[in-house]
Amino acid sequence: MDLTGSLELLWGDRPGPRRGPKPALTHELIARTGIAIADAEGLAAVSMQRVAADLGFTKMSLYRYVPGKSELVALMADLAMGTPPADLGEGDRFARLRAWALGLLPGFVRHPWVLEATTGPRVIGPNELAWMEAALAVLDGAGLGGAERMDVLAVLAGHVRNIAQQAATAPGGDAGTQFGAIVAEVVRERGDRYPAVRAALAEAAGGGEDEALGFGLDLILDGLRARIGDASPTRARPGADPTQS
Amino acid sequence: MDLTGSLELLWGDRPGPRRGPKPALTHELIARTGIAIADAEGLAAVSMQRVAADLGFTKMSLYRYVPGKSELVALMADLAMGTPPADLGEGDRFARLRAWALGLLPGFVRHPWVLEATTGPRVIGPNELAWMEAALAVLDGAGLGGAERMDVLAVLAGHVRNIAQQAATAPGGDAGTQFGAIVAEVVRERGDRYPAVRAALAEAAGGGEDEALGFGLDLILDGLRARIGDASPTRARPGADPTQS
DNA sequence: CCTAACTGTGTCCATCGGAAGCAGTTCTAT
DNA sequence: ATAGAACTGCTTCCGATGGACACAGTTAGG
Repeated sequence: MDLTGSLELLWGDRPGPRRGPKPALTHELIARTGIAIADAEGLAAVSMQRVAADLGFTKMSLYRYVPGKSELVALMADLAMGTPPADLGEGDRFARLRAWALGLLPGFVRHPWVLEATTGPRVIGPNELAWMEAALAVLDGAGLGGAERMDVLAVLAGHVRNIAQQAATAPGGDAGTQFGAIVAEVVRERGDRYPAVRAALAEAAGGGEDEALGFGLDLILDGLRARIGDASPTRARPGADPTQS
Repeated sequence: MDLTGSLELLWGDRPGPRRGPKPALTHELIARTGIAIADAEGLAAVSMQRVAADLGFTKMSLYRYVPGKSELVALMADLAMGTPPADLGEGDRFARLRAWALGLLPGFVRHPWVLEATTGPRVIGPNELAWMEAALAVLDGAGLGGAERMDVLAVLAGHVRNIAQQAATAPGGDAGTQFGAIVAEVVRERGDRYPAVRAALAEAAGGGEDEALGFGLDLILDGLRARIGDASPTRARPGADPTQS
């Protein structure tokens, strides 16, 4: 598991060649081609061959730009994530965190493969780090420790990821591949052994549609409010660590 | 993406052959061999060839038991998850949910590849459904709707997954592949553009070690407590939906 | 018995990620 | 101006992968 390649590719200010033919491709063009394939046919359909073919080049040409496939996928994922919204609204800390989390969803929904691509040890890219920065800025001066601020992020982002994963459908057609639907199908004939699951599904079937995202966010943010209180978002609480900027 | 194979493999009460030679292998033995490989060398090292070789059989023999590799991985994942603890302790609802979530962690830590194996559309297996049942039973009669009960699960389990993913190290040696360490390395030279991240990292470096799991669980459970109150765990609150069993 | 059902295996194939070396092109140093 | 260094895209080649298919041996039920 060598991550230096991804690190240099994602973060390297590349010097730019001074001799030789002009490069016909760019990292971004290659990554966008891969993204288009992954969006349409899933991450498994992304091969060096396929990306190169869609670009009208040979497979080995890509290796002039990208050290390997995993690095290409990392590039795709960071690009697909996009940049965080410049403005999170005028509300208090919790409203802005809510807006941040909600803004995270469309990227995951439009590019479900990002979930697969960002599991396991990996290098964080500029866009992902910008998202992290945006949320940490909201938590600045809230009386939380550094690790705690990171943890709040992780919980929020993790919830959005989960929702996106549940909502990941096979856009080609059968909605039966939804996780909830699969669970329902499994439980339908074996409900006796899983009464609580059956009851929850039966209730959920009649109720509202897609409150999962908001419900979870409210849960987490309510817990946060109980912990840090409704302190003014722009002033640090007394006793906050003065070492933070 | 055909999931019927996984469904039948994970859930099928197979009729059992009545003629022909006795099968020399079992689903469980094959899956356990795959689990051993994945634990030691990662999910990428699990190939049909490799699993068969470790069993002393030919690659194609496995296809007599398993329809394909993805189904084998699904079997491995469900088996590695294990069964939920029979007893979640004597505390109130929140303490038992906490115990449930904490009990989820060791499986993920011992088998980090399960995180990769369980992203994307998939079929839920018996063990995973048993975990779901255990937590839903705790939430029974708490005055939550069916979908809300599922959402609470998703938030809790998602948090544990996140923590496990962050804690996933390369056991071979270099701890530099930890996500936090990678972030720190990236930010070290680019901290000016990410001041909030830098501040959080600087604070976190000096502080305590691994409070992330407990902190997040407290956050979520505090939010839950704020929502449903400290109602008696064994009696439904007035106004609870009577359609639930 | 003898045939249907089932086992494990050997062979074959398309595809994958990637290494190595090639000829052509362009910039820089002389 | 010119030689060589640097760079491009390409061709060729390789081992490994997941899987289709047909085959011979083995067992149990009619």
